Amino acid sequence: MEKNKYHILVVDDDNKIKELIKQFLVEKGLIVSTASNAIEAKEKIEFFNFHLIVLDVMMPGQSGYELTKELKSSKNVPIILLTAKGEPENRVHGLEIGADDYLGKPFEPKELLLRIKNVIRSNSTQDLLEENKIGEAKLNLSKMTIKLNEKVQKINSAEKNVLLKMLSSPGRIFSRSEIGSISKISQERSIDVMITRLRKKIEVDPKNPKFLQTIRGSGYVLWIK
Amino acid sequence: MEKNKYHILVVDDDNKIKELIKQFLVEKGLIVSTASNAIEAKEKIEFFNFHLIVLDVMMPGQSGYELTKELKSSKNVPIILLTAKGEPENRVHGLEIGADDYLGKPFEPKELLLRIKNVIRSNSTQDLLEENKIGEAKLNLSKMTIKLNEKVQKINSAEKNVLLKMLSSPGRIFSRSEIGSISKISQERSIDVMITRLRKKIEVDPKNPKFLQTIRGSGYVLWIK
DNA sequence: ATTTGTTGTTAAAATATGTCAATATATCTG
DNA sequence: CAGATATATTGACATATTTTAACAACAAAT
Repeated sequence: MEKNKYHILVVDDDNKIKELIKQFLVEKGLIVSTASNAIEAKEKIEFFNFHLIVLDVMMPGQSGYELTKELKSSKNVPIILLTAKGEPENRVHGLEIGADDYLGKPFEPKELLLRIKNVIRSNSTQDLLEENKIGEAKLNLSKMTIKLNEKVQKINSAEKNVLLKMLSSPGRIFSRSEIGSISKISQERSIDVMITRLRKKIEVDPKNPKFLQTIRGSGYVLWIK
Repeated sequence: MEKNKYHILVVDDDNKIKELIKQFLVEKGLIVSTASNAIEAKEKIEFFNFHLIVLDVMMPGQSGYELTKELKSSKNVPIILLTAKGEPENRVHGLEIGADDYLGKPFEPKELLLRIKNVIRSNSTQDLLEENKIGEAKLNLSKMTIKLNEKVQKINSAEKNVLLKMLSSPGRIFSRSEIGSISKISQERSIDVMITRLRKKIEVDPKNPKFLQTIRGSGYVLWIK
């Protein structure tokens, strides 16, 4: 992981803990901003695109769970939740609502760094360009090819960019207008056609899409398995 | 990029954003001044010789667009425009009137820093002339050679200037007309041919370009890996 | 002076890709 | 269920881009 490359937001109402985490992460070469509550966090998130958010679940006002839910509904920022001791089963709950990882207090700063690395790695577009799978289909986005049933198909830059973006947030709904701006396609119907053509390349049964699904009235979602 | 060497002016009427940017850039070793509107900005510009100006387009009074136009007509200071979310096509407008780069809010601070570096560097072109790689290809733009698969190819000044410019902003779309003005090639079809010839020099598989890609209806993009 | 190589231009044919229209299918609302 | 609306599908189409080849102007080399 390169230094000075990732920007992390640490959200915790406990000032002492917050600053300890910040200090440790800064020493490790990360760029760190902090917030003491959900409102403050959202202000900063609105302006910056953080690579990752470390979020305490127990906060006055909006809780970490609620904030996670809210953020994940619109953005795709990776989130690691921090929870107080003695609520082990909440791990499931945290991951269900969209958190990327989960760490119980108290923890070793090293452990946090490790998880941050893991989460960032699994979210980086660099990795996305290398090798991906959507169900049965093997993508090579840098070569711009898709292999399905031993047949290799080519994709164009519009399709590549859409896949790249959607792959970075499987499960997130992308509106038509967003897909349009990603692919530089201006007409609504043309986007439908592009989706149809894409489905033929990644779906085993394009008529019953399993991975690239329509959300009527909202847009499309990509699932990778 | 050497630290404590470049003086940046940040112009934004939103105080919070302005200070966030300033804080981040100062942390990165840049010297930063700020202004809240066009009038204030021009006062400082009259006094200081900034290396670069970061300019919000949405401001009360004279807008960022207008200010860009005015500044570029007399001075040649590099300008990066910041725009509110949801106006992607204005990018074209911004670049047309002379801005050097364009960034939509919200953005990653890392991204801003990257663009600042790019714009400053491309103004000096020194670094770019030394040694570059585009995928497998090793460029030596000052010698005007490209080495690919142990074969050394020559490029001409048109190709060199196009590469020089595109290397300063990998991932940015360059219109045909822009490429035309960079290379002094006037005919649309001639540009196509130049691109074809360039691809044969930098792409492993020129028929399936991975680095110098077409954006239908918009122009071309260069990726360096 | 002649040859050789480079490079922008143009033409022609091949390929790629966004758009459109017409029809079919799905989903929502009352 | 019956519209109403949204999305899917297909093929045709128009346009954009690629590719190759040929050419002319020019420069460099012989």
